[in-house]
Amino acid sequence: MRLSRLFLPTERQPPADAEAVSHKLMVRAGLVRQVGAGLWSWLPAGWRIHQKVVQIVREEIDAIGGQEMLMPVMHPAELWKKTGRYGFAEQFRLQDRKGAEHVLAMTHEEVVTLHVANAIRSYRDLPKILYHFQVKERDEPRPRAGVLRTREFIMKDSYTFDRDAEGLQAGYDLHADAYAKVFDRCGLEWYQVESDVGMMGGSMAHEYMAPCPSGENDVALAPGYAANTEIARAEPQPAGELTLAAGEHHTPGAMTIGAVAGALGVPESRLLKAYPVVLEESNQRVDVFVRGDHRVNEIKLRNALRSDFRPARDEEIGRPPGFLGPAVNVRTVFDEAIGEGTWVVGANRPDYHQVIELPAGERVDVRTVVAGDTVNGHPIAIEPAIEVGNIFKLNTRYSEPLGATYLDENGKEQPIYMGSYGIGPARIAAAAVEQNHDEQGIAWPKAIAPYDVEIVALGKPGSDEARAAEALYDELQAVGFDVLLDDRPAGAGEKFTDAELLGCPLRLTVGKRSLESGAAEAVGRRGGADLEPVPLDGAIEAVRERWLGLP
RNA sequence: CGGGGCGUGGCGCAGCCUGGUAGCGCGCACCGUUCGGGUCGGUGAGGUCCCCGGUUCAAAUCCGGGCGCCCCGACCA
Repeated sequence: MRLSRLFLPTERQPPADAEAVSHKLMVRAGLVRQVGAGLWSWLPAGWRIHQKVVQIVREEIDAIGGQEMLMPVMHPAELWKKTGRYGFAEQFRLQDRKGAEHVLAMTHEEVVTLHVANAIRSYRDLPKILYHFQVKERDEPRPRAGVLRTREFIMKDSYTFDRDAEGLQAGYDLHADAYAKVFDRCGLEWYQVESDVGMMGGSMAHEYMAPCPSGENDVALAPGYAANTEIARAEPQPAGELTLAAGEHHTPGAMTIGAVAGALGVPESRLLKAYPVVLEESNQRVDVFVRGDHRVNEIKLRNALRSDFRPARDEEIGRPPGFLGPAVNVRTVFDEAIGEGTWVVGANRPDYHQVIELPAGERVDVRTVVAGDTVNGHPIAIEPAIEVGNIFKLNTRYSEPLGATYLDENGKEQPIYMGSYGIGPARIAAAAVEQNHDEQGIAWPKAIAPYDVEIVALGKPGSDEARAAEALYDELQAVGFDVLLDDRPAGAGEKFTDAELLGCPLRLTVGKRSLESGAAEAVGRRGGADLEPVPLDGAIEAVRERWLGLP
């Protein structure tokens, strides 16, 4: 492709409102443009990147026996009502001209299961792996950071269909292997973490995380351990010493942990913090206690309580907020970090706290881990990361409501076991930018770069050096390299600057010097190291060799 | 949903407080110049000042309402 013809609107300055590096650079480099909140167009060079990622994913899912298909974005609402997934705030809903209700797909479990339910009859038809690349629509409360979190995006979602839990495990493992290959091939730094199953339902889930500063997830890491902090478990650091006398203590106006700790001169880790909630279904009141230096983890709490919940309102609590302690008439839950011993807690009357002796007893793990907690004796670190993929065991969560069954050898009807597996190519692209850039711009991993080689042609159009650049361009394209030729009538500085912004892995410069020496200068974008020059006579072999050496 | 901010040629911004013919840099077009790190000079095109309403002789500017976008948090299939 000739840069003089390419629709590549580069900018010197990043968008005023951009924060994330990938957002700034992908816009500046002319790869993507915003249409509305969380709505993005991929411009030609950006789309090439997206397509390269898609092709890598396609090859690896095909390799485990996946069969590519395509399902619609707009679905009858009825289908989603059957699985109980109708009415989420993030779900776009609309009516057609006849007034029939439809939803825009957030994912495709319902539709793919519909087809399987209609077509699969026998255990002989299983297992199956079906997948597609399709637009997903999610009315996110807060799209952010360019293409990192959008309301409309393309996802590769595959689905496995098996006769039992062992078959599902096999499909799950196949996907885990394929995913490892995909992320490695894309040049990402990544790791697999345990994750919450969330509203997808099912029994097991892992996420694939690419660490980067703009990531929205916090991941807890220790040697041999990696988990989303949504579910991470770790040993707490020990609570501080408590020397305060037993009984009640006057703590006027001390409504916060910091204030109580200050007023009584005790460490925050010896205080207990109350978190009063009401369960959604049963309307039961529950007081949850965690250590003063810890935070309640709402996902872990929901899983522990086996119920959704909401914060209790003041009138439902019935006691002075800020001075809550355990009460006999309210169900009480203590976090695991609250061991047997003495603790400072609210006295259930205004302006007083009390020292209580807590016996051993039932504890549940409902706190968010913090850096310095330990796993198998190793302190954990917490770092931000972006989720680029996930794998879920769905079991029969969708097959049962949609009647996806098969007949076994005994002619008995059985529910199909399902798994669901997603990858976001746009996030892979953005994560690659987050992980591979410098002051000058992007430095693409070579597998997903928009072009393999950018030739910077110096000198006036029509000059000897420009003609030499054209010849090199033709030669390299003929043997299959994706080549971008900067043939614009622009200055050298501008061309180099744009080349570094776009970030193609190999840059060849053809100018007067090249004609004198008979070789084009070669620079690898990552690391910025000068490579051995490429002789104009016999360039193909030399470029192939340089290419193999690039990261 | 809570908090904060922004909306003025393609991009980045000033002007608004104190109302009076809409500006700057970059980019763009043309001419010349230069040609290995965003050359230099000249000429020029391009704007419903987010929208609606109000105040006023007069509104980018003041007042009211609305919309859009961004950031932090909450949320996140």
